[in-house]
Amino acid sequence: MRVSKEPAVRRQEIINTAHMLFERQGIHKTTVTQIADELSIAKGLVYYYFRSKDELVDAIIDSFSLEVSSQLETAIQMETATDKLKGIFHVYFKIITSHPMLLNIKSCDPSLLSLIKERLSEIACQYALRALKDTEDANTLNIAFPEHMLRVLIYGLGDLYLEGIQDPVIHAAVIEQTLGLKKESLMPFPEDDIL
Amino acid sequence: MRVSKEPAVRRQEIINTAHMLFERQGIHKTTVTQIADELSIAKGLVYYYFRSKDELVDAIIDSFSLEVSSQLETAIQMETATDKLKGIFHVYFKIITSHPMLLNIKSCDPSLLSLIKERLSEIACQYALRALKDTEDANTLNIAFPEHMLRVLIYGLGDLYLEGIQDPVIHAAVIEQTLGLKKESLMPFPEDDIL
Amino acid sequence: MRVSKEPAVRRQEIINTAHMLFERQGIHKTTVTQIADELSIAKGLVYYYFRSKDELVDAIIDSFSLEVSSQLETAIQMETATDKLKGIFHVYFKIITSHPMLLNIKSCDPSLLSLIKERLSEIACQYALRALKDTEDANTLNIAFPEHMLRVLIYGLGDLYLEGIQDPVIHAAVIEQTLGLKKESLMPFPEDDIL
Amino acid sequence: MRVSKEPAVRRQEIINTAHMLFERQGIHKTTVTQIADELSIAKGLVYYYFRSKDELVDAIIDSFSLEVSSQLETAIQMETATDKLKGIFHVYFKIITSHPMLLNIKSCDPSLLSLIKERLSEIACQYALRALKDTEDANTLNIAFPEHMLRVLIYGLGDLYLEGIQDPVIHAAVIEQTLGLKKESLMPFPEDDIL
DNA sequence: AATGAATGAGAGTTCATTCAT
DNA sequence: AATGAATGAACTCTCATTCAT
Repeated sequence: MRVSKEPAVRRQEIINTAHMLFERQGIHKTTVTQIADELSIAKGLVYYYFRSKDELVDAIIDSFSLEVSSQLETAIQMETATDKLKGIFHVYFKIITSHPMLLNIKSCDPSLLSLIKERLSEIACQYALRALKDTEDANTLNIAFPEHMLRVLIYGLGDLYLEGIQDPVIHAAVIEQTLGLKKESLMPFPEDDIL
Repeated sequence: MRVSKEPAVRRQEIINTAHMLFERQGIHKTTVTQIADELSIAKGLVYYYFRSKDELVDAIIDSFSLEVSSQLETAIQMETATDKLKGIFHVYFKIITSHPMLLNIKSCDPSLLSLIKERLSEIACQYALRALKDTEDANTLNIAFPEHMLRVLIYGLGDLYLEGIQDPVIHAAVIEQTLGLKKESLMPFPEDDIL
Repeated sequence: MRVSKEPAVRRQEIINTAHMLFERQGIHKTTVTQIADELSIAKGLVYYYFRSKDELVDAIIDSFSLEVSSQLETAIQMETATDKLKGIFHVYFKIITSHPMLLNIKSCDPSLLSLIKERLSEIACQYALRALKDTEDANTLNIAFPEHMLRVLIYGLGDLYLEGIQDPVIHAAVIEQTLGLKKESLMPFPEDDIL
Repeated sequence: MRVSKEPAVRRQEIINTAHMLFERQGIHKTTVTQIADELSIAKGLVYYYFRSKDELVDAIIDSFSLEVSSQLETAIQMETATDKLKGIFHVYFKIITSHPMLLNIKSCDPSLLSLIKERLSEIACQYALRALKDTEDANTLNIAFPEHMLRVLIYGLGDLYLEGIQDPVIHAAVIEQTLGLKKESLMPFPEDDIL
């Protein structure tokens, strides 16, 4: 049967379904036919909305980035730098958790996940940087190259998390030590709330 | 013309050439035909040595791991923990540098590079851990979760390097701060020698 | 140029063409490319309709079986058992005749032909058995193991025919003797009409 | 290690092993490499003895035919035609039984088996024909086209046997009826001895 | 008589993409 | 906006065969 939908809705449907399949099976092993079948639409319709499979990948990453940014925008609306940081890491880990395939990176074509992790980390870095700069209490940080430390921290912590080390106490201690914060200044760490 | 070689030699030739092409173009976009052409051998010979393209990828990673391990084994033959760490990071960055495609990760299929970076980091972690444990002066470290900090540091520093931040002074400072070493205890940082 | 057809039509076209080529050259020596070229379609279209070459072989045999069954169904609509038998052998030989490659079994990969001959004989046996059982005058048969005799007869006569012995008089005599029918009860034998 | 053997011995070894593998897996699915491996010889040696795989197939069939002929030659050294026939069928079924793959004809590439069955039947026919002609009591046969009946019988009985109908009583009855022998003139049927 | 590394043509199969409807 | 039959280029992989040793 032939079902018509709002273009924007259809487009997003395709993005979401493709995203799911790409994470589950890898981009390369997911065919356009599979995406269309999963949605019960004709293959040609995918090409009506996206010029190519590559363009669909781009659209997925863009859509994902937008979502991440919007969540971080909210998280950063706190007073102090430490609270902002708390919020950013909260979102960061929440997103990793909600894309469980990021934890299975070895078992499938890692390309989309690499791209996504990188984009996610990049955005988180930007927001964390803003957190440090825009805040009056930023000077509480006693550290040589704060921007670079942030990068090391965010990338490294993401990988640590993906390795299965997901204890908030450890995360908090690592962040405090790395950024030269006072001990337990990040406690209680926000992950406590959700796990 | 038909050129016969020692199996071990031919095998390694194929591994090296495939490694190079995979890094340059991505695994998926590199065809077995290209590998054979580059070596001026028949396509079938690749399959004489490796049951499938996937098995070739595995062999590359194994070969790479072996090489990394052997270099780190040497690097770790120092007296103090800090010297061992210096040596490890020296090797770590040297390898990243000698695989320049790791710096271009976005522009091609990142899967092999992901796998390689992960393997490299994993091995570096193990050696760094040994460095901390096997040494008398290990107690100079004033740090909460040294193993986890090491992971964060190695993964994070690798990514920082890949982002283009390659100043040894920054690296040293980040390591000192992260591992709670005394300031400038890592100076002069070994990269000075090679870059 | 691109020509679209009803799926059922296209499917049958492929079956028929493949059947012809397989008989002519053997399955193994017939390539999917040849089949596609013969039909002036793209190779991929064959795989759109059949998951694999093997599945195409299966489809051919199924299609062939259906055709045979339908012809025999008609042939069996006679009054007496002998008339039914006449009809069955008529169809049996007619089909062998219309697949001349069955006569060339030695010169090509015999696998498809074996499969087809076996299927044909199997179906003919079933119908012949029904002919013997469903008819009032079946008791005119004076024979020890009628079912097994039928099998021997059908298989054996098929091979005799394939060896080039195609004289209806001989066929009739053999059948009469084998099934214990009265001499010349099968005369005139139906092949007279067509050959 | 390198083992030298008498050419004739090596040749026959290759024939036997190839025959076994071809029956087990089909000609097409058996590679020359497999044959060499099974014999622990180099692939090239097969081509030292046989110009091609096809020529190897021919050699197998020739070797098989020779073996069959020699056995039938012995079987035919009886006095009466019925005894000769008994002997021939005894050998015929014994050979089918000793090539169990003939019973599995559906599950593998049937081409070699087809060729072998055909050759076997052909030879058996020739000997049976000689049995009928060379014997004084041949006139005990009351039958229209004895040569053709023999063909039908041998081909048909072979297939019946392959269908799993292997009861000697049935075989004897079928032969008696078909050739117009007196009832139970073939009893006890020789298969009794071996089964 | 024997080896086995090397060849190379070509097979089956996949799939992103197109386009007439 | 939607369909799905059709395309065609490219891919991985196979294997009979060769030949220098």
